[in-house]
Amino acid sequence: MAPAKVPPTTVQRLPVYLRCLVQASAMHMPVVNSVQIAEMAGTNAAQVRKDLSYLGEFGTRGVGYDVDSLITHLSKQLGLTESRRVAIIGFGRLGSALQSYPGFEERHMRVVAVLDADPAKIGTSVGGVTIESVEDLAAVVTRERVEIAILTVPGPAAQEIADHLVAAGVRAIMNFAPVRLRVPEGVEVRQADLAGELQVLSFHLNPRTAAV
Amino acid sequence: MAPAKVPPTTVQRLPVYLRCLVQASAMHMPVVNSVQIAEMAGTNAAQVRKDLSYLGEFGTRGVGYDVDSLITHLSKQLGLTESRRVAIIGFGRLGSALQSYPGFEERHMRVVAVLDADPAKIGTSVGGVTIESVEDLAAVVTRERVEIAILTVPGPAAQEIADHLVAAGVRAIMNFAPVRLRVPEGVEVRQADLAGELQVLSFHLNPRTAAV
DNA sequence: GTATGTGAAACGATTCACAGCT
DNA sequence: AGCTGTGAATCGTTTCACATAC
Repeated sequence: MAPAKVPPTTVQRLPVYLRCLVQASAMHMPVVNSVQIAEMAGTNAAQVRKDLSYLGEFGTRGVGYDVDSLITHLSKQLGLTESRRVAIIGFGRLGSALQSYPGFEERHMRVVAVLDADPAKIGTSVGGVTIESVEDLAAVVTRERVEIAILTVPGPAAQEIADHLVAAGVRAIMNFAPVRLRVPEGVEVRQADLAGELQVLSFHLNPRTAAV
Repeated sequence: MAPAKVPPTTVQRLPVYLRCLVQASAMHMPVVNSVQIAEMAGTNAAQVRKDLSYLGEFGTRGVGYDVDSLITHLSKQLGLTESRRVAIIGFGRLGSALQSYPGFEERHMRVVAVLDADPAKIGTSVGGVTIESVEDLAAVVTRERVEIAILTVPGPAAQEIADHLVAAGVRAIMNFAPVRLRVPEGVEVRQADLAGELQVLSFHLNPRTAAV
């Protein structure tokens, strides 16, 4: 069986595999092997087999993996059998862009609530959702059964809102503010530091003074 | 000396250290030690010392690190002594949000060009930059001396544009399209898969069927 | 014959613990 | 006395290579 612990590096690749398999399914490929998945996902076949083996034995030796059944298994493992309920906190430009980002709904992330601190925005309706006040955060989280929060607020406000989110029972936060959030055990944070990513690229542009 | 190769994991943490040091400088702390940096950055002191030691010997034993001089060294290593010239390809909601994202300019990333395929957008001016046609990509890259490209175009278009970027001499790409880009050796790609990040969070929400 | 699943080997990253410097 | 810089030990990840199953 499979319910052991899955290495973090493997977990990060699972969404990529899922995306590739959905693509394969759309191309009417009934079965794929580890070489094909690796090709699509940008890794190697051994990696794919190891990763999938952490979840169970889903392949057929001599054949490969049944695309649809592997999609089902991966979706189950990722907790995506039904769409996850997401709240966006901070409806500035980034928050607004994310709310209307089609890639979320496609990949089973449903934005069920949008919150902001600006009284001018509160009450207005955007894409079927009414912007509510961050002051009502706890009530909104409960009412909408929010599972994942996306934080797109200014840096200084991020920690306080994170605290409120945790108190309201949210256990998964994606943080776009360039601030390291302190959260208790059991709460998962993904840090999206866009400027930081660009700075990593910048490092690679620098001529490494390597030569002798 | 320092010009050896820096591990990728270390490179990813350098922007975080830089941000923390800038913060420390703003708080008028002349010197910090590895424990304080670790505290701010969300790691441990040994990690900080190892990471910094890959770049050289910047600390003073018994004292710590001089904040301003370490900022200078890190900025140099990251190639941020002057702002990097960035182009945004794809002026949809995400591209537009990124163009006006204040965190970029603050961290030495200057958006010098915006390109799109939509004739209705081309020629309009946004935040001091005129939107140009993707057809003129090579010319724009040359004229504006673009060093880093941010791709916020629909998935199917991403690879083709990446090819053009590489042909035009761009060697660093941040890709928001959920597609693995194929680029030649020497070109660096950072994949920003926002939906994928949320799916990783979703995995952790799932009750791991661990118990016996 | 073919492709998976997996121990074992190789590699890389993190943590430890202390010598060396101020 | 205090904190850095770094070898050595530990831990985790990736790759290899093959027994196993179809």
